[in-house]
Amino acid sequence: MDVKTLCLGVLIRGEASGYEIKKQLEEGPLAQFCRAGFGSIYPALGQLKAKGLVTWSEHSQEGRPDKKIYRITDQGIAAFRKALRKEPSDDRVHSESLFMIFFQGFLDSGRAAEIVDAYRETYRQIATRMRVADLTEAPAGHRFVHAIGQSIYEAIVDAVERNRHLLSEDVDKKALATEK
Amino acid sequence: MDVKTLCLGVLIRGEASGYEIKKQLEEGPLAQFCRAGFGSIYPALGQLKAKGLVTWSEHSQEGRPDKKIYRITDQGIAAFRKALRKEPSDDRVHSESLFMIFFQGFLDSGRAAEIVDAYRETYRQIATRMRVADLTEAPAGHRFVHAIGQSIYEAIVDAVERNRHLLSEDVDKKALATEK
DNA sequence: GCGTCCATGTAAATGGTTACATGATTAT
DNA sequence: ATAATCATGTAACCATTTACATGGACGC
Repeated sequence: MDVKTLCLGVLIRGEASGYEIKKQLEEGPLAQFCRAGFGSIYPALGQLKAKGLVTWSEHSQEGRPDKKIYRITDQGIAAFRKALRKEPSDDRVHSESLFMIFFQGFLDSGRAAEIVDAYRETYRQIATRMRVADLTEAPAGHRFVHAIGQSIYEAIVDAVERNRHLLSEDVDKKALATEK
Repeated sequence: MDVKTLCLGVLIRGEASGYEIKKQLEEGPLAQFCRAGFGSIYPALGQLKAKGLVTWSEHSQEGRPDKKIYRITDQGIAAFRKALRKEPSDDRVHSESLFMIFFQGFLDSGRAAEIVDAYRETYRQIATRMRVADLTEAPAGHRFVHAIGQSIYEAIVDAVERNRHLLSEDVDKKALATEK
């Protein structure tokens, strides 16, 4: 999904400024699969304007640049629906942590364990946050995606715990050697 | 991870041609987190050559371009180790399927169910392939990453099955209406 | 004083995808 | 016949990241 479609996806749920779009992509329910910086959002919004897929209104503020509230147009909704009609591409997972652990033999001693502990902690936090989210009002699509996400994150935490011993064998050996 | 580091990661496990590097990234144990086309691999290899991180030997073949077998140098190994010493960036998951399902309300009727079934099937196949893989000879890092991957894919298949009903409510309603 | 939140935007640099160019062999 | 496999590489294009530019308010 390019940033233009991402923006339409946010705006179809309600009007927002560029700044707010970024926040929603970071904190909202889409946060898990999307990311975009200002350097891609603002130009994307510019292109959407040019194509008539969004309109905007300026709200002047004191001591700050004018806030531009964007709103999706009927054409924008049509374009978004069209984008949704494509075949979805294959999922892509980029995990530098797992890449590094894969090459554990080339890592400094103990580094794999460090990476893995941070990894587990990251997902433990995300899973905890998701567990307390209230989705009673949310549409089916939101609840489905949330459920899949939560299952994945819990599976990661669980799997890391179950397999961590694979990476600490040399540490254990050292510990044993010290005991003697 | 940029493609240069990916190439070094493949070559550190054994010499290979550009073509073979791509195959290993697609089929090998790294396939889950990496992807690279020829358009990025060949230039990357060129840069690695220029920096002295790999050497190569040409093997002439009949009816085909000469095959260039690349081998990592000591400098290359050092550079790879250095790349592994960085802090790993956050994982990034790009899932157009889940993005689309999130916006189920804007999808054509029945389309969400189609996407979800294909999604489940994709991961069911990957999970099956992983379950039969033989890793008895593999180093700890490989086994760890494999185990995490397998857990994730199984969790997805499972979670899709448990939550599919969320998306077929309107279908059920239609079925009920037809029965009457 | 320092960091963070608010708020917009541009420009350069990076990096990757896609399409093209070439062409023999083998399997369906 | 047609597609896939093997094999390399370039060039145009596209998108995104990063850094820069500006600046007030507010909490620590």
